[in-house]
Amino acid sequence: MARRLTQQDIARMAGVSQTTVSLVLNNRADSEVRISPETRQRVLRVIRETGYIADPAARRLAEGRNRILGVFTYEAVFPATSADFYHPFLVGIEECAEEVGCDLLLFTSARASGNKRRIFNEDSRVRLADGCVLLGRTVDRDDLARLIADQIPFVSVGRRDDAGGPVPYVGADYPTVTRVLVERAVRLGHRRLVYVGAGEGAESWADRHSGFRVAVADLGVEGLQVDRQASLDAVRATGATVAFFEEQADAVVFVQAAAERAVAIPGDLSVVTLGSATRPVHSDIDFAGFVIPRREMGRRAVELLTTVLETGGTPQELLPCELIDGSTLIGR
Amino acid sequence: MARRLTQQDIARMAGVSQTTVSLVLNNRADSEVRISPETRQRVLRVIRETGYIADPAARRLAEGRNRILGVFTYEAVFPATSADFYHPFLVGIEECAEEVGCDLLLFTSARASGNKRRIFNEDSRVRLADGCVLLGRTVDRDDLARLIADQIPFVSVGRRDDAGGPVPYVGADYPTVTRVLVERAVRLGHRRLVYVGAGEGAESWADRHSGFRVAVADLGVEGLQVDRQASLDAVRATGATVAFFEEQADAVVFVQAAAERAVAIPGDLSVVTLGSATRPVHSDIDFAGFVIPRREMGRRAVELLTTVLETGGTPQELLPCELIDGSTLIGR
DNA sequence: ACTCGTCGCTAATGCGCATTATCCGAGGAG
DNA sequence: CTCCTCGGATAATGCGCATTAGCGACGAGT
Repeated sequence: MARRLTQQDIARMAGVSQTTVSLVLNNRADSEVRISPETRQRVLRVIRETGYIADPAARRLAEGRNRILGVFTYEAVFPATSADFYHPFLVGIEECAEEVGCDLLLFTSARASGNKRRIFNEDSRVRLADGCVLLGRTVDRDDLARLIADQIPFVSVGRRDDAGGPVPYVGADYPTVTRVLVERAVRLGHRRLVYVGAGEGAESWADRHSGFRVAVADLGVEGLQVDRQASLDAVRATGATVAFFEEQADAVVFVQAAAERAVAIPGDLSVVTLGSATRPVHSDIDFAGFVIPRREMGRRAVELLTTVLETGGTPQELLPCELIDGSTLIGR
Repeated sequence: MARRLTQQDIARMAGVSQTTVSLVLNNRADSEVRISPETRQRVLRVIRETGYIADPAARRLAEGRNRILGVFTYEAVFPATSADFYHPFLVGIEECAEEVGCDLLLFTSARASGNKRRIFNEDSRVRLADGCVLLGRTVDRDDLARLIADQIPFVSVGRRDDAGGPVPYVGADYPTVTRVLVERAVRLGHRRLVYVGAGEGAESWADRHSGFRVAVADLGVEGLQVDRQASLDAVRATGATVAFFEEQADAVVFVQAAAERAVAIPGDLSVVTLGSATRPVHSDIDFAGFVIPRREMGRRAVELLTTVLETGGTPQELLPCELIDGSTLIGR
């Protein structure tokens, strides 16, 4: 490959020093450094004519900044399935990155060095970015701890528990919205509710579950829990009149089973889903539940990351979820 | 931010020189350079214990390679609309990038410096990548010429005409598949065919059109052309018994209009679409036509890019499109 | 005993840029 | 006539790494 233009070349052409070119390029009008208008124009002209562009790598090395934001996902960014849970996050991330004038570095190579994606493989390019955004249902604790320990600026999309220190994140406010849904169910006359799902593991699950439990306790109604694999019978056996599904995908399966067994939804049992489908599911059921503000979360993550880069800090934010009335929750 | 670990630090800890660390890291077992097994192990141990990772920017500067592939799109990469034309390309690109162990740099900042995306803005990060993949219906000629002139390794997804030199690309073989569809129509008894679309502008359009014209000429049947805005009446006025639509979206609108006017498709007029919908269109019509191997094109583009990086050259490839029989093309 | 080659390692250099310290000449003050 | 200031530019340095030339020690060959 032909050698590219350097500031040295520009300097030679303009009859000045490399320093001067750098100063002109960076627009330094500081008190300390002075460049006469004529010289400045001369240098600018050469730059324009040659179309010189500074080498980003060298720049990064000398200056320490890049205007590149890394994006790490624990699953493939562009999944083969079209109905994609992560897609909206990325839309938001890209939108905001474009606005703040940053490029996005996707760590696609991460998985190559093993079967599981890890941020820090032997020649990780994380440090090429000024900071990064983490995306994924679950995030490796060690990776998280390492990011914190190494003081690499980052923001997680989705709340994360401490990992050797507080984790900066922008999450969805599951506790609040779940509580609101519980309140709604109680207002509709339900007194015995069941939560279908693990309720632990990922923070997002724990948050839904805690929102459910606290609300149920506060309202003095009965709150039960069954596994996400629970059968139709198992759920009905609880005697609950409304089921809160952690995973929309499970609700879809459940409703199908109910239809086959002539159990009316919501006639015999109301159903609430706690968030969007994480796995592609085809269903046109109008579930009562809420929408995770995924795009907004992506945008906000980038916004927060830029503030972290500028002023530091450990922002932690929960974004409100929009309620969906739906048709699967009725009074009794 | 705390200073990061450097090879110098590792060297100090291991009681060797920075050079030695670098040599160990790069596994140089060359004839020229020798490191004793003990020293090597000692250095490796320190690296392991500290979790040292080489600075990619410095590496790039010194060595000139990065294992980063740039991706430039003239439209937003992650569009807000879910049914996305570009998505499959990206799936392929990501898949292959992961396989070859490269990260992907998305030039999202490109649009920020103006209303239109251009590769070379004042502080472009193109050169941070080893090479790039170009994606977009149309690609700016000047950008293309510049890439060639600057000898920046790249591969275009989609055939491109020369731009101050041959352009490396992986495209879809529109001429061949269009010809096959014309042959099929003729075999079914059609003798008067009409091409609906511009037939020029983007290379992909020109290729479809040329395939159509050549086939029609070779087979000795009548080939007409009307604008893509052509009304139902205009198309019918040509007397053609089958219409080839450049854009599937136009075909959808056309068929709707036909339905309203009681024109039977394909009873009164057969319809062929030349490729997938580039704009999101909701339609469950089973058009006769073909599938653009988008994912495959993405994959192949990355593959070709890596060979360009290693051995140079200007690969140009057309991938076959898969035929769709569909139900809109019948004999007469 | 002296040269020579081999082994194991290091000093030095450069990549392209940003930044700091420095230098030079022209006035102006004393 | 000297000293000082100040505008205008440059030499020098460092960022973290890869690479090349070369250095000291030690053993073999004659």
